[in-house]
Amino acid sequence: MSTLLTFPDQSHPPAVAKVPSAVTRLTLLDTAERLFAERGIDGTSVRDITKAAAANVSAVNYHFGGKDGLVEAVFFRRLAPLNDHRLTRLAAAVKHAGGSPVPLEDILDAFIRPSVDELRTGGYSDDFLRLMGRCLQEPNPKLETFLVGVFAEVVSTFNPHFLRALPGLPERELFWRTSFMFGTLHHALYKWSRFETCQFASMAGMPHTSRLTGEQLVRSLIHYAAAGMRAPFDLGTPLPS
Amino acid sequence: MSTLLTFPDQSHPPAVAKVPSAVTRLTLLDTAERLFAERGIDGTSVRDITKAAAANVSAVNYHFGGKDGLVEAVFFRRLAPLNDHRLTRLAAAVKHAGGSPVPLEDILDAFIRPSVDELRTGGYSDDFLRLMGRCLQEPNPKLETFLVGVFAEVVSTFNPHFLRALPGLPERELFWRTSFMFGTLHHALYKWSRFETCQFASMAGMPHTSRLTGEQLVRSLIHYAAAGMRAPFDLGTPLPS
DNA sequence: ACACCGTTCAAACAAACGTTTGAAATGAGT
DNA sequence: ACTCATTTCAAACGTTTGTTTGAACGGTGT
Repeated sequence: MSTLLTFPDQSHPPAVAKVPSAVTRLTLLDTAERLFAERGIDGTSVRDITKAAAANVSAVNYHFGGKDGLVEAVFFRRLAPLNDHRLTRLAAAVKHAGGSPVPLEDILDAFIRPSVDELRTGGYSDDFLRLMGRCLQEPNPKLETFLVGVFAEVVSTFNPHFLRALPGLPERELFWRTSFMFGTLHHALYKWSRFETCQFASMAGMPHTSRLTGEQLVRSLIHYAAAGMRAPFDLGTPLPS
Repeated sequence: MSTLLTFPDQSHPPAVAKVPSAVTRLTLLDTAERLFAERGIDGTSVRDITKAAAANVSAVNYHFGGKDGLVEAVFFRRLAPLNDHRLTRLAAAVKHAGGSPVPLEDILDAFIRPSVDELRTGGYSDDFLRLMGRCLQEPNPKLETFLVGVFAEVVSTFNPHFLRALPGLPERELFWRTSFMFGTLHHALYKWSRFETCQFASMAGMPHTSRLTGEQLVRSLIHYAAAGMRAPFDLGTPLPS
């Protein structure tokens, strides 16, 4: 019953931060990330985590204040730098454009590439990719509001540039197309990470030749999303057929 | 440990099917669908379901053989007719095309429209839309293989027509673009159903003017997906920027 | 040698989990 | 009236859940 409504404490052990024993904390974060990705959050018990991490059961409560705190910490550890990368890359693209509207492909690149590329080069495991693919539809309402807060700045920063790059697109339509793009990205990440780790049991008739490198996935996603976002939006007229 | 590997028994109570008492079964399916959509599968206990359905705890085990059986029944009840609608519409489009390749928009219409439109006109609730948005990434491996089986026929039937409508597209690329389309559709359904039921707590800066009718959503999705699937696929060359 | 603080640990907590049981209730067939 | 199969029910089964407890451990500063 501590103040779980605040942002995740990087310093849950009292104010005076101590350097040495970050090891248990880190191990818990890593194994929790992996198990959450494999079995889902509700499908993973703190005992599963602490056993796999060779830690004591109460370690989760000590370091994170409870399971909820651990969950938020798992997401925050990855999403914070990920969103930073996105904003940095967007800022670079804005500078490169020099006053004129940033090309749509560049905006999408700034948004999509960090998910696939920098998460890996940053030494991150594939586990979080699978976890992120699921984070958009998490039923836990506390976690949802937390995630909304984490994504808020990115959304509000990217949206104006999308609007400039897609002149004439109504704001309502933009909202849905960014949602489409989000769905495309996260589901693709999920599929791709499962593909990469060869963990797929029966991948619904997918040829083994479908394997893509991270760079290929990024480009394929950008092309797909760019074309989709530029599509006509004649919502009133009947379909061609 | 009964034979849960078989397809979901429509006749779990011994072979001689009985008509009258479908009421408890149906109520359980309905409330399970709703609660699964709201709290997730692992986040919903059989006690939650039976209490909300005003049934006894053991009713789930009696009618469905256990929680797993109930989960499969919930999905199968909706997905079976949904996929039937898809195949029927595709067949109609094939007939209408008369030998020549079915236009991409028509294929997508056959695939997407039933999700939004016929599920509603069929008297279905919004609950399953939210549930379906999550079903692609369910961690439960038993459920996953079950869902793969349910979708198998649809995938193998649609794929050749996608290939004909997109001449020159490598099969590997088609696999990923259909995955993108799946992700787009299911995430959009999730968002849209949450939007419709006004249950969104804080929808991440979405203007209230973003509300769409089912028909508008279908068209928006078709336009987006069609443009995306037709996008160039120069996976070897550097991006323009 | 002492005290101190951060950390770990085994043990236990009440609550909730899916499932099982055996006895009642129900209604149609003869 | 009786039988029989189907369905409901309250109660209990043994596990597992997240969390708490209080003692022990291991360094560091004095």
